[in-house]
Amino acid sequence: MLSAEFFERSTKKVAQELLGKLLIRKYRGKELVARIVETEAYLGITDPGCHTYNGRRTKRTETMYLDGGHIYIYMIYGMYHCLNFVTRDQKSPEAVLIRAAEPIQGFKTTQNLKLLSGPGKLCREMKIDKKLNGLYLDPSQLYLIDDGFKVNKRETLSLPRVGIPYAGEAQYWPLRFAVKNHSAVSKL
DNA sequence: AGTGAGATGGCCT
DNA sequence: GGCCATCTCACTA
Repeated sequence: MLSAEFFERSTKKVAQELLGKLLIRKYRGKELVARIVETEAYLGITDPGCHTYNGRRTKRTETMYLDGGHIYIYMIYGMYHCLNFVTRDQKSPEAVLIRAAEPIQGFKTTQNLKLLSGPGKLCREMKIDKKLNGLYLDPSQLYLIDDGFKVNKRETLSLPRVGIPYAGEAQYWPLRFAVKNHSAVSKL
């Protein structure tokens, strides 16, 4: 299971290295397993696209000020949730958004590669909501493992982040990472 | 295939 | 009150 050392590093590196890792959700005695194929890095107080830009600290963002390895979940557009993992330490409120994954096991179908393509769908299908916000990675709830699957660096794309026009120039920073040619990855 | 609007509620100023 | 780290459906063509 991935733990503290993995997350207490540079957020960009964590975002890149989360590609290919298995995300495991335990829910009502079942196990949902998916392989991460798209992530985004949010770089804290100096990143105009980040919830903690300028050190903003509110009830919602409080989770990002926890140590690396905590789960940060917020609601968006009144009906979707987004799953993030906190990185670095309490002084650096940064996180990685999980945007898409490939269904591996436990879903009604693993044929539909688009089932988990997008942060909102991923949370909906994996039964992830705000009840998990602020928890540390937990094998009885939600956690990550490295099963040895490798994503070659040449097989990863760096792209601008999605849906943050208010961030100005920062919306173009190449902090979105995706597995090349994977059909769960939406737009280029 | 591509565009546009609506859903819907918590969060922030 | 206005804005969202989104998605789906209905429309055009």
